[in-house]
Amino acid sequence: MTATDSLNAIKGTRDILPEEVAYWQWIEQAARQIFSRAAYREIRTPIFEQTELFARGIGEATDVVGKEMYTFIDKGDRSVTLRPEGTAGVVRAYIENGLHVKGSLQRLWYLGPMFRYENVQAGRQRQFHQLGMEVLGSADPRADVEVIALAVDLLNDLGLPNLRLDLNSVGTPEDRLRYRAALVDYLTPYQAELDPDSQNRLSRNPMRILDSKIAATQKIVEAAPKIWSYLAPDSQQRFERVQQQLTDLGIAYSLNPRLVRGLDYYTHTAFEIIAETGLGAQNAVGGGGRYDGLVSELGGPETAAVGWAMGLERLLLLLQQLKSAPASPLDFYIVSRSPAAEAQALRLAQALRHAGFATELDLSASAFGKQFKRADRSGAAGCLILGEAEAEAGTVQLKWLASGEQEALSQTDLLNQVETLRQRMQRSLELP
RNA sequence: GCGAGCGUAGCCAAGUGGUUAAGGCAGCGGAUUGUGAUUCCGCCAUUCGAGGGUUCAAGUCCCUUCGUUCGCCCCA
Repeated sequence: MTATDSLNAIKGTRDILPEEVAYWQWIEQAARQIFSRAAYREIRTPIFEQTELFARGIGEATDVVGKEMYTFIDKGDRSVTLRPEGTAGVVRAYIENGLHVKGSLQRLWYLGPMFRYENVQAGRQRQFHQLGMEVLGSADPRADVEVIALAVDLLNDLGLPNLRLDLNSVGTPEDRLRYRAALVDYLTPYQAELDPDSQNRLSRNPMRILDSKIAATQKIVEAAPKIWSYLAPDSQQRFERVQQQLTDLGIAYSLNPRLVRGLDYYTHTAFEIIAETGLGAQNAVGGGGRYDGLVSELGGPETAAVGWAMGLERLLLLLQQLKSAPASPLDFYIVSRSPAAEAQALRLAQALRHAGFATELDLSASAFGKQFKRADRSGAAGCLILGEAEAEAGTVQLKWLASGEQEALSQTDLLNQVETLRQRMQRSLELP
């Protein structure tokens, strides 16, 4: 394909072709079922919002806001941004629609495209999709455990192996302030040995140094003080309760003191779900945590909240390595020849579809031999043949493709014997 | 934003400076004018992402550019 004379999808975006959509629907269906069973309701918020929402919600100093937002000025001279994540929009909707008044607790989930202006690599695009959930209005550690359990339920339901749940607590803002000071004290003597990025972060966001992938930096960080020693007794206690309750539910996790989330709004519980194999360098399938300060930060009442998001494309990558998508089964394939037969075939297709049969009509008007070849490849259980003779007699030939058996019956009989047909269809499918 | 690899048909590709660009899959037509497999035959790239340069000669070497892949940063 030449770049100059054809129109291509924008860098970092891609088409999801029909074969792949089967996987998407699989995930969506599983999510819908599991979430609604836990009394979560779906929410759909706009794909773009005021830039200010993300800048304030996610944090000006984060990479997402600092360099990855798709921001533009619209014709009304407003700065708008394609949402880079889902939580800020959900929280805005929660405040704006007074959901805190309507019920003391909101359990919500969402699914949709997100946008970040980043360079593309395996498992990372500019338009990608996230599935997420939020519990707004509960500070109970059981809410943390519930959302984690639902994430695990979904992944188990999909049958994904080799996933690891990493858990940490980032405490309250006050806890973090104390820890941050201790961390800077520890790291400052090593400043010269840190990689340039980490040197930079030492003053701006020292906790982010903890999850650096640079080997030399990691070595220094290994002996760094852990946040756990700086958690206030309350924070410590709720961290322990989350762990205890996860264990009660039989959910395995690894404590990871170096787990730091990239968005500013997290407090207390932070977790990530990592694929140990099957993804490239971007191996986080999902992540989330508690964000007790966000609702008030965005102008709502003090509201405790917890949630997570998963990357659908990353889930897809794993799923496709494991299983092939289920093909949608076809009941009948109709071949026809001659104008009268073609007209009857069209009506017959319509009638069969209304009777609940998945029916494909051959539109080619090519030789019967060619049409049969396509019937065979369609995977249909039965082939209905309408030629000149059948059209004249008002009959149709029904051929069961697996066995090769063929019989003639009148078109009205065919439509009157729907139940019998269904049973025979069943038997025909069991044949091979 | 930075680094590296790769761009030959719808897809997978051979080709490593020498006349007309292998092969396979898919597709289309025919052998088979109303019956699916297999087989056989034919068709399917005036051109190698684009532009420029070197050379008697460029898919092949050089430059630019675009795309793509993987990675860094960071995240889903």
